[in-house]
Amino acid sequence: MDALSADPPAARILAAIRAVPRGAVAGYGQIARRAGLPGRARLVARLLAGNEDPGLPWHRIVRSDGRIALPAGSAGFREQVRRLRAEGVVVEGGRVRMPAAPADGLDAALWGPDRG
DNA sequence: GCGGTGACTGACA
DNA sequence: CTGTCAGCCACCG
Repeated sequence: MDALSADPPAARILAAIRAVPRGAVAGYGQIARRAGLPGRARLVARLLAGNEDPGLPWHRIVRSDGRIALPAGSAGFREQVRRLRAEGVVVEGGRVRMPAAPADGLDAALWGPDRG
């Protein structure tokens, strides 16, 4: 079968990342789980680190605590913050506002496209 | 085969 | 709140 026809972990992870809606964010571990690869958060990070697809919403992927994974102050960090804010995501102190206190109405909002 | 490293995570002090 | 530790997986010399 074609390499892409099979179910390579990378393909699933990339698909999961692309599944994150605009204005939302997801964690590495969450993406990994969504891809059917629990515990492979580092694999997700590795893929993003080597990704070259401009269409991949890599900026929507943050750490489990909402913090930006990239080194604060780095070009990637700034770019991610910029993109997130452009989508309406509140970023402060290098971290995304936790959905623990979601604005009323915005059903659980962001953080979990898997709300089902 | 082994130790070090990294866009990680959860638990604990 | 911050910091440390162990677990984790893939890659590299």
